[in-house]
Amino acid sequence: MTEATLSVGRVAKRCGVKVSTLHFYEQKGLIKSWRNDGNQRRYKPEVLRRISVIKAAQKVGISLEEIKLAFLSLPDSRTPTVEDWQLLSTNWQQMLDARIAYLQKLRDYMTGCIGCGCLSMSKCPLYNPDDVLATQGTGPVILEQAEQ
Amino acid sequence: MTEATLSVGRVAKRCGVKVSTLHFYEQKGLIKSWRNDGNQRRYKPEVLRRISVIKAAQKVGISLEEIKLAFLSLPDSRTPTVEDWQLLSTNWQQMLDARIAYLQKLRDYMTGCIGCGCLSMSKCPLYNPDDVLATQGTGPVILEQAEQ
DNA sequence: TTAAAACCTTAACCTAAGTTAAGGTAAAGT
DNA sequence: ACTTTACCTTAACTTAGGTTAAGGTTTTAA
Repeated sequence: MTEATLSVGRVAKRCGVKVSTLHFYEQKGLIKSWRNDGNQRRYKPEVLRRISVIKAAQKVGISLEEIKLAFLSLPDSRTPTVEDWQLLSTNWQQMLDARIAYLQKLRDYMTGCIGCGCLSMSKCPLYNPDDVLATQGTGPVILEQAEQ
Repeated sequence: MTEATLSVGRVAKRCGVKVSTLHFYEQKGLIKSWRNDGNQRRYKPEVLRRISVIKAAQKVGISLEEIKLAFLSLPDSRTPTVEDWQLLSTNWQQMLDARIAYLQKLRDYMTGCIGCGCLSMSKCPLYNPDDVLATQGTGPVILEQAEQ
């Protein structure tokens, strides 16, 4: 194997993930490989960054589906540049900003609402089920109708 | 049925959840009921607040397991007071503060690390798989993003 | 050259947080 | 009285993000 191709085990070790995870990501369309004569997967070193980005994004709560979508913005024909990656992460940063702001809002309501007993379903984002709940539920990101 | 007892359908409607969810919560030990002569569930009105609190906590990314644990601090023999509930939510507030701070840290690393290519597994919290906080419970907290 | 290590595929399994369906009983409204 | 609605239980199914196992092939190292 030349310097420029990596086996699945090598990629797994370098990224700190299991081989099965790489199979899984490939099946989900998040990474790509080609096969050698013996039908074994081979990867470009570029895959290492993809996997690192996947792991980083997951850490901040971005789903594989969202990550896959974001990866669509990466060039197909050439290795992504620093600028390509930076654009991608900038978008996520903005999402994160919104998420953080939302969490802060909920935190501020937390003690007040749980303690006071108002249970104001209509006004309080903590109790209002229409104020998008933490749907681990189905489908892609449901954007919230922010009240106020 | 007197004023002081609620059927499962009534509770479901007032809380905006499905009957099956209430069965599920009971099975998980998050709420309690007794049975009438016909083997149907009956609830104290107190259950309404429990369910609201469950929903509020879930919204900020707290798992049912953690909620159940927190509920252990509530008195068994009497209806929880405002103070009981406030203590509980104060603990969660502190957890939320930590979570928010962590997310902010990750956000600050986001553009820099994804863009720069350092991929420093040892130093960067974005890339360090051993950096635990994010994976409390099962997987990252997925919160919906606030629009606008 | 031969044994071990790495790889392949398919399928089943796992957790969380429920939902849906099936088949039967109780309560409520007319 | 009768019909509809609400309720009961058990079991299977759902999604996300993988993991584990089984059985077979390829690479690599001694």
